[in-house]
Amino acid sequence: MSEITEAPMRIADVSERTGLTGHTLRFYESEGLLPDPVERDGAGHRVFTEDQVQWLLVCSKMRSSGMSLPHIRRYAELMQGGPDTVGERYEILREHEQKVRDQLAELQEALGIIENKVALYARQMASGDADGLWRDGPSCAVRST
Amino acid sequence: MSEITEAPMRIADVSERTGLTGHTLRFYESEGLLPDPVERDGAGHRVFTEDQVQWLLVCSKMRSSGMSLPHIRRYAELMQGGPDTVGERYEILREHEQKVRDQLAELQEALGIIENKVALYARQMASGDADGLWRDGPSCAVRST
DNA sequence: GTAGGCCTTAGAGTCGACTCGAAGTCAAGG
DNA sequence: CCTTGACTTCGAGTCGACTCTAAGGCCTAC
Repeated sequence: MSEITEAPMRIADVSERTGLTGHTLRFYESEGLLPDPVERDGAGHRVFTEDQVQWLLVCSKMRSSGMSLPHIRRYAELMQGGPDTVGERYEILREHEQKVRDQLAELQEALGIIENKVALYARQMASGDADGLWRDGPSCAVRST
Repeated sequence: MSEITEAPMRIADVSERTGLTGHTLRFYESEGLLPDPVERDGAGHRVFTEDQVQWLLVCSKMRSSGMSLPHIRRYAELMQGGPDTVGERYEILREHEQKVRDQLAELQEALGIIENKVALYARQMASGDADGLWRDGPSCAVRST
């Protein structure tokens, strides 16, 4: 129970640690993305806990993988609800996991096509002559389905 | 030189083949995303060529991997410009390829964290007791950098 | 000949997630 | 004391990419 009073983490510190702007942090709080309310110091300034920063880091990963704010909010709400909410939290995670896998597959497919085109261009540029695919026609086409 | 007049492809056909709505197809045309203008039949209806459909399929892959409309437009413009523009087209492709790789890395990282959490939850749910991580605290945290 | 269906246009509206601006408060340093 | 700078609130603005609406034209089938 070491209650050493560390330097309080203010919004600028959290901003630096999370990569989220102050504006965004306030916005996230106002959107209910934080399970617990943010404390204030004497001047009314926000003081974040280490746990909140950790959670914000998770949030930002979730965001960057496309989880919507409403989903994150729901998850945050459930975190306040204790053990009974674990099932639903698990569900949300599984669902998002699947979404991320789908995105990965989509990107992989796009990457294949791009690499294909890049290789084609590289070959044409190396061989130095324009033999007909300069219009990027069907020869560069997407594989059907 | 087989110039057999096939059934003209109208917007609904292209919509079905590309998965883009009619609205979106008109929008893309108006945004200059098609290298060549779309022909019209007697009634003023759009008639697409096979090449255009192929190109739209490519477009939609580029879009789904996050290429912006301005970038696609630029590329389309270059396609009208002949062999001289090949270098810049290649550049655009390489640049986008890198962007896609970055996105893949980002998603992979997020996926790792999600899988981590999922596994943690699964273990806790299986063991049946709530021993302290139900608040999703630092024990579920993001690995630093 | 008229109803249905697909098409046309121009332009307005939507959505999510920020992002910014204005006006004000507070503590510390010179 | 006064400035500086980080913070506060609230509300409005932005952005990209659609998405939809309204008003109308043309062709086919009954």
